[in-house]
Amino acid sequence: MTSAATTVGSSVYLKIKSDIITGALQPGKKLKLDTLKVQYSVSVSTLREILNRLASDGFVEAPEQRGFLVRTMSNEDLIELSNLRVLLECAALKASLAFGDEEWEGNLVSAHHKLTMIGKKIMDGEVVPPERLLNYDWEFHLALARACNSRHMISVFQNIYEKYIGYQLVLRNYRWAKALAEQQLIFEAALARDSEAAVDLLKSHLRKSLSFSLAAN
Amino acid sequence: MTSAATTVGSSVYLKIKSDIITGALQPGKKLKLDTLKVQYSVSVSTLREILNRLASDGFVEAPEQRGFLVRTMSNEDLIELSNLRVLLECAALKASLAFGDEEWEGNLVSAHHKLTMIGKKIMDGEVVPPERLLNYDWEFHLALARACNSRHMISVFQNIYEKYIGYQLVLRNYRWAKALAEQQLIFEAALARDSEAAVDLLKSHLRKSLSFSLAAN
DNA sequence: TGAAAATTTAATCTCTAAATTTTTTTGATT
DNA sequence: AATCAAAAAAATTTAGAGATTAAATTTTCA
Repeated sequence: MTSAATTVGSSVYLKIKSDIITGALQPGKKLKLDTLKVQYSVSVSTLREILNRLASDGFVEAPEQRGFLVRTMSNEDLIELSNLRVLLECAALKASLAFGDEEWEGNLVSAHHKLTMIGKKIMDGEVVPPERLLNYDWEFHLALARACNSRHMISVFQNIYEKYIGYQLVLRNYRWAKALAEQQLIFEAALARDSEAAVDLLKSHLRKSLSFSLAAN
Repeated sequence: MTSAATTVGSSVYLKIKSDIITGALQPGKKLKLDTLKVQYSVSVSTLREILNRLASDGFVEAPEQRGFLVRTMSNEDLIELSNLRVLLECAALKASLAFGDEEWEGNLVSAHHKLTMIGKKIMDGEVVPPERLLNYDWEFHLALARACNSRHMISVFQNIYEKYIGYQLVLRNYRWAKALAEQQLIFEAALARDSEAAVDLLKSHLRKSLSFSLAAN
């Protein structure tokens, strides 16, 4: 989901963020500096820099003078994030379909292929680490949006996606099979440059995903 | 634009952010720790926490191993931010018009009144601190969007607004008179709950504002 | 002279340690 | 049970030093 890091701060930042997204650090959990500095092998100073970044990103809450805790998520939050995702991702997809060149198509085909392959493995009963599938899911959705010609858009979209998906991951079973079938249709419509159909399918995909999450609650 | 802060970190965070938005700290400027710690009377550790937050917010760049510098803005960035603003603010306004109650209307009327009053003062030649007008401008746009029932939406919108407006502020003369007239029309359409008209007027207002900024460059 | 390598300088990154506040807990008292 | 004060725990903030990295300068070599 993200690139390699060179400094201690960056790598631990990625690790903690990932632990929050995957649920290894549970929502609402107090992030005690003395505990975390041992767990992640960093000093308090560096840890505080990291937690401040995560607070700005929205993955951590930082009530004044009371340290840090993992962000909690209500159903209301989930609905809001889903709506934002629809708004942003559909706009980005529309722009992508208008601007995308061969480079974009090639990347999309690649991302779709990887997603499909790992999907088949899962349906064949093979054991796959969930963050792997998650990563391919992100790559596919990013590939769709990528050619929108707006780094700011992508950046906001990624932040919303990560917050949204973190919630879903906590849930036991995701509806992989149906989701993959829907993504297949989106993929085909995108390659056919059928903007209206692609956007409608994406919207429907996201709404179904939200309904499922809310129901499984 | 933001509430009071109790810790050293928070207050200096707000101060530096404000200095970036208003241009007191110029785009591209190197943010040397030793210099800043004197200027803002904080230690290096606290300063680094602040700069890390601002980096996540997108107001500061933080290339690995090379410290911090004030974010630069190209025309491309300005266009992207404006497009995002149109997308977010129009969606929020539409929702606001659907959900907004008396509370919302009251707040909107108040914000509009303050904006109008300060606008008249400016046109009468009175000297007004620019951040004051800026603040009222923000309050008005926030008031429009407020009833969208999505804190995440408001939060993203505010971040984009602040980045966008920071660029504009650097420009000498803003087109206050015309902008105020446009905002008056938006206000009237909003109170009349004419969603289509309000959104169209807002969109047009934002696009004109962008054109002006690009031209004055 | 010009390019490449080595050296020096400057700055960031990271950690430790300690002071200062603030929050939370504990325990006594009403 | 509620209130209040003292004690403990935790967060905030500062200071400074060692390790690492980037940039600037000098030296070497073609």
